[in-house]
Amino acid sequence: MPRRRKGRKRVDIVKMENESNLQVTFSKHRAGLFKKASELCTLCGAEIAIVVFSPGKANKVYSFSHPSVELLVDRFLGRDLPPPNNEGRHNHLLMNH
Amino acid sequence: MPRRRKGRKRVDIVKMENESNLQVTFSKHRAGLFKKASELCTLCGAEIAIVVFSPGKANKVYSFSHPSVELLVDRFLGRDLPPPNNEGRHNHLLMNH
DNA sequence: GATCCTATTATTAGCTA
DNA sequence: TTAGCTAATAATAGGAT
Repeated sequence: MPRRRKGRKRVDIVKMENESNLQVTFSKHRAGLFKKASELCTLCGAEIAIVVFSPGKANKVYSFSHPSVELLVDRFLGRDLPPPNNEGRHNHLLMNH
Repeated sequence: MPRRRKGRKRVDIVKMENESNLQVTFSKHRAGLFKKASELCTLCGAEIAIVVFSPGKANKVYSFSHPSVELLVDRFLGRDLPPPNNEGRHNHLLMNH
């Protein structure tokens, strides 16, 4: 029952060495990422698809999308028919990691 | 040149009515989202693909991915060959908006 | 092991340039 | 436009439950 809480600590953005913390850190960050995505959809009316594979042995897959991953990615990859608004579709601004 | 800055203000997560602010808000939030995704990749070794279509007339597309949108989404949609680690691949945990 | 707590850091809304 | 500033809010690391 100690009252002294430690509070948040700064963390460098480098690969965590497989600690037991990694899974909980992954879950918390994933939740935060999906929340941000949801806010961007609601606030601005953006359309977003996210697919995440968890690290390590579990290797589970999680997704967030509005409207759907398949629709948005097919549109992104140019597999779709020309949409009503056909502008700006051929200058994909890639920001790959 | 007034010194008194106003600082951040709380904002409700509801659809912004097409203000001139919407585009700048979208850009800032998108940058934040991609930064979070990058951190999740680096920190936890997760694999992430994001596709975002901007709202309104511009309707530009932006993406972040590691390793690639196509690879991850094909895996997500079950279009891939069975991966070395074949566990957890058929219980997709959907969290669609 | 998912959720709560909270001190602390991280992000950002509105402004300015 | 795009970028920088900073007060203020939002997110979260480590611990507790």
